[in-house]
Amino acid sequence: MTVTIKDVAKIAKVAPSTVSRVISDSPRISDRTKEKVREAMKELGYHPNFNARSLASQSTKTIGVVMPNSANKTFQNPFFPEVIRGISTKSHQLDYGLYLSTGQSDDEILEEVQDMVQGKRVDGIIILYSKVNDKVLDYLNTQDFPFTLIGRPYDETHRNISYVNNDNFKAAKTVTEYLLLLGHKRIAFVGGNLDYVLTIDHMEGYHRALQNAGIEPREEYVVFHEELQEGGQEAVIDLLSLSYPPTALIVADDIMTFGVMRMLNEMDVHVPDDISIISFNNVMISELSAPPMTTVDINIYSLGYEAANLLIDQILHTGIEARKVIVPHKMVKRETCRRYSGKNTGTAGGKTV
Amino acid sequence: MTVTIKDVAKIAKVAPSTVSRVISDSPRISDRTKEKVREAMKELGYHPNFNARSLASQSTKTIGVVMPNSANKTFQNPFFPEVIRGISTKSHQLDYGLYLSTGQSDDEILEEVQDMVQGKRVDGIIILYSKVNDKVLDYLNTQDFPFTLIGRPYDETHRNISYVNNDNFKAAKTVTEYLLLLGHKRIAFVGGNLDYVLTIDHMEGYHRALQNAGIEPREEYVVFHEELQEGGQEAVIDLLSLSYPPTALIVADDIMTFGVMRMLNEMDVHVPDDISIISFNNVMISELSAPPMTTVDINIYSLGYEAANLLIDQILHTGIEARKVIVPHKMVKRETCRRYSGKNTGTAGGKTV
DNA sequence: GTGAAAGCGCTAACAA
DNA sequence: TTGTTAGCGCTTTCAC
Repeated sequence: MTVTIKDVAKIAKVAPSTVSRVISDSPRISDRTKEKVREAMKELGYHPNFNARSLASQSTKTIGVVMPNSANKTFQNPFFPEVIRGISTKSHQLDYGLYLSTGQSDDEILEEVQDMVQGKRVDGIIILYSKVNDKVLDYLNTQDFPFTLIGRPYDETHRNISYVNNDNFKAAKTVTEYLLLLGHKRIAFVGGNLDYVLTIDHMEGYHRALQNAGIEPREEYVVFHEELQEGGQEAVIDLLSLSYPPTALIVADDIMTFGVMRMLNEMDVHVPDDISIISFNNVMISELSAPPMTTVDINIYSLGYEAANLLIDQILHTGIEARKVIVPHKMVKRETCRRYSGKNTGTAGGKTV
Repeated sequence: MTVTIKDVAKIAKVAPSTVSRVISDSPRISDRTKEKVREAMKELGYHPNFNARSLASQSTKTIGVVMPNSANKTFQNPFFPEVIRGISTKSHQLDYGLYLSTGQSDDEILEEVQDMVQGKRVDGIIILYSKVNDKVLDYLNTQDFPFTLIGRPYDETHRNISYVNNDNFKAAKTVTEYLLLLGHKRIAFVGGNLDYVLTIDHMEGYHRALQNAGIEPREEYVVFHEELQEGGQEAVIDLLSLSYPPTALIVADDIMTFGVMRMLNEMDVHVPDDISIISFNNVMISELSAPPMTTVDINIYSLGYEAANLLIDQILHTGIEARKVIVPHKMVKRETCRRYSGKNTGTAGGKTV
């Protein structure tokens, strides 16, 4: 039933090993035999068996992709299809397949990763998020197994980890400076989950810019929310309830910004007239908000592409030193930021018209 | 270096086969030996090798997930993470892993699928889209290999295909009827790619409702666009340029609706005052449009969950007859539809206040 | 340039 | 209840 290398060998009147060599296009086989063997393969409809190959060659030609736990709403962020598109492209070019984690909780994911590694199910792993005190990272770090992080390792004891990241600190700093230059003084920061290194970097960039401008950061202007949309909405409530509500918002994620704008709209606070907003990512739909949002394009696709690149490099040349890649970001000015008019003082919802 | 079954066997003083049986928790092994073997496994840090298992048992415990080609913008639809979440959940429950297609073009994908099947890389396949004249489907249909479609096979010569779908015809019909009842007569249909079976079903539902209401469908009111956001925007231009522009829009996809609303906004046409919109899917961000959109919740998660369910059933019981599952949909009324006021006649952009 | 044969690490049929 | 053994289908030394 299944056509094997032996069947092909028989038809082509060569040894199985020869067929194997033809499959890998070994240079030590004459063109004539190659021809003969290839014909036999076609005739029989031969297809190499993946598992047999992997077992014998100790290499699976597949990359494990670790998503954040799927219970989390984060999972539904259009960020992920886009990184995966980047990973896919590079992987496909080099004939690697993708194996996806399916865990719903962090523990499940850790278990899966252990299975991938120890069970030799994949040749390397890409982690699509970067958390503080991540068990998966800790585990991988003890394993001498190729992996790449999207984001950066938080803990510097994690030496020699290859990763792809944006300069999130700088991006947040620039964005804050931009708002400052627009005349805003009351700038709030709506961050994501504090477990993410990204959030920390954003916040530090924000703080630095304020410091440089001689503005004392106010604690009430910094809020963190786990969930994407709801988080955005709750943040707005918190912020608008302050006696000195902010005139500008830095939001960690475009999807969150949708939530923010939705809630602002409900409160009859106009963007950008009453409040300016700038956020991060520039996912596909970002340009479709009303008004279209100003955001930082972090080049999600490249993040994935480069990660695959780094990883495969590691797989191919074991013992290579860990490399880091910083993918450039770029502010995309659209219509949610405007110069501070000074009209909105003290109360939320004071329309500027 | 690698710990194998034999090492465990030696330590536990049993035969390798016994260890194998303990791994699969065979009932024919005494509890005492199991205990002994498990201890040895722990002591040595044993982990079963996946490829060896797969090769010997002719089963990989993994499901191939075929995405639409990643060059397409469709890929970025939050629909996909959500179906995958559904698939993940069920798969994980039954200890199946996920292998993802990475192709950028239809041909690449076909090739990948052939590799998955013939190379025995996966035990079954889930196709996440359903197109007219899909080569992947044709191929799979000749292979007697377990697979499940999300959507429905277009061609009825495709007998005995297991699939999970919504009643898209009915959904589109209901939605049209709803608008009709709201007093709209000039209802346009903004469909997706006509290659998708979904688009066809939507359109037929739309037509049927119009027919039943005794309204002659106008050709100009039916437009199709490939791309998600741009498509939505172009559709609006086409439609608003008509001498009798529609007063209501049925849009095939929430993301497209974002594009539609964006453009409408630019044209200063107000939703729902000037024009009503209803769309399909209810992805996470749908509630975050301004105004929040009325849409049909198609239960994306269940689509994935049930697909995995059907597929694994097929894998486990070969020769089982193909089953079909229709996942119920539900209209989610939000704020983009309103009773036709009669005020908007002839020209686009006539505001109703 | 090609063949023979040993294994990769596991499962499963057959014995015992 | 457990052990023996023959594969699963391929790669890869080692000969020639």
